[in-house]
Amino acid sequence: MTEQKIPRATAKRLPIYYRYLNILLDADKTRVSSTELSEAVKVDSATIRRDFSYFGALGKRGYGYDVESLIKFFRKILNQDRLTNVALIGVGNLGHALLNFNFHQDGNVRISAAFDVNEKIANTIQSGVPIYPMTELRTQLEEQQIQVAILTVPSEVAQQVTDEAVAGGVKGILNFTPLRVTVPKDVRVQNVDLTNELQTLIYFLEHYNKE
Amino acid sequence: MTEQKIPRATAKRLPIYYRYLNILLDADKTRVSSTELSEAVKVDSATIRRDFSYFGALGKRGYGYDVESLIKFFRKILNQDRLTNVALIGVGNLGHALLNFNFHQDGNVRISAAFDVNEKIANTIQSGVPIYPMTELRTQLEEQQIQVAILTVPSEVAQQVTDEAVAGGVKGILNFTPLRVTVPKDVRVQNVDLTNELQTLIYFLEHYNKE
DNA sequence: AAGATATTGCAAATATTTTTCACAATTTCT
DNA sequence: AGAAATTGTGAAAAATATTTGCAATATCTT
Repeated sequence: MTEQKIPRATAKRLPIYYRYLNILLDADKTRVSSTELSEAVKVDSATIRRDFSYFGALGKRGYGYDVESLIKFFRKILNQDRLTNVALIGVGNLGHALLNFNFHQDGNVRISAAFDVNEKIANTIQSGVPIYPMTELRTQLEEQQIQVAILTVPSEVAQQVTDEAVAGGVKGILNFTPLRVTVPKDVRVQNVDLTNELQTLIYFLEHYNKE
Repeated sequence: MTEQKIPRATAKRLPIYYRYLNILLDADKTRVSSTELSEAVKVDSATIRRDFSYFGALGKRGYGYDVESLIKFFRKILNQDRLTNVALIGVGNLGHALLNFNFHQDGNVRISAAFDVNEKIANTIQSGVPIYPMTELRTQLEEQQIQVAILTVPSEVAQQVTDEAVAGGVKGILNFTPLRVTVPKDVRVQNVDLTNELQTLIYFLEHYNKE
């Protein structure tokens, strides 16, 4: 869709830039230089300029970047200009917390449907989100044209649920399951493995008390 | 502490290997080859051998790896052989879910103390974990000698709380805050920015419908 | 017990990704 | 008009990660 391939590392920084730019806007700053940004977000200024340059010439030489138009630009890039509906699959422990989690700080992401096998909570509304029984996963996803899903089911059923979700048209999965699910290659999976994060952290602590 | 620098990519795969090895053990497999592992965890077999070799010669040529002793080894490496006590700072929405989250699948991580500013929940026990008022953060961390903290406070206070935690002796922080906190360089921070993950995912979806 | 087969360990090569340098081009500021 | 600031970017460098290729060594088969 976009012309160029933006490096992963860059893409991961975009939300960070975006967030800080909004802080600047709130503080009524109208311009900002890469050096200034650099200090705030702790990324080298050359890296910032390089990152921005993937999207074309966003700044003005000798001046810096105009906060407002930069925000406007990133808003579009990051899809902040329209609502993305997201499904939450698995309303257990973590799932429930995510229902309340303020994903839509900037108003662009909304969990619009949730699914669970538990008969007791199916067909209720939790935190303003309707919970459907798992049997309706595919049809609801299709009907509501939801392309992004958050997966917080037990890992035993993760693959099976994923297949179902993909069949329902999902193209992006935020996977909280420790299982590495298999998907067609037009589907993107972002893994968030909390146990793994914690273990990796502890590993690094024990093994390099000096980096 | 350890002799060698293990690549980040390798370290991140260790818990994945470990998990799968346990599955093998449960299935009463006594040996496994890198090729076999490869298929299961979806990592090239050469990469697996490379990864393992950072820790010395763990396998036997012509035979493969002995599941049990490999597990034993990784258990140690990953600190699964002893309990790591972890503090949870901020028992809000997400924090509460993490209290119930089954971090200690393999019995090595335990949230042994939680902290919150909210007077109502301070000095109670939630999900078996004592909640202390935030004012006791530093002293309790010191007293209980906790070195790892999970940070789930509002980002406005993240830096301040971090400073306090570091003063209390914390060496590793799993940071769920969108703020990139500043810490002394002997402290390691692992960021888990859920909003960011989701935004990055959506970004990739919109911009590369084909990878 | 000999030969065939399997499989690791590892040095080196290669590939990929990310960061940084360095400076011309351009703009603003005084 | 000249000084100062700051971007944009080619190219170099650095960092990180993967893959190759094969000798060494073990097990398996007959």
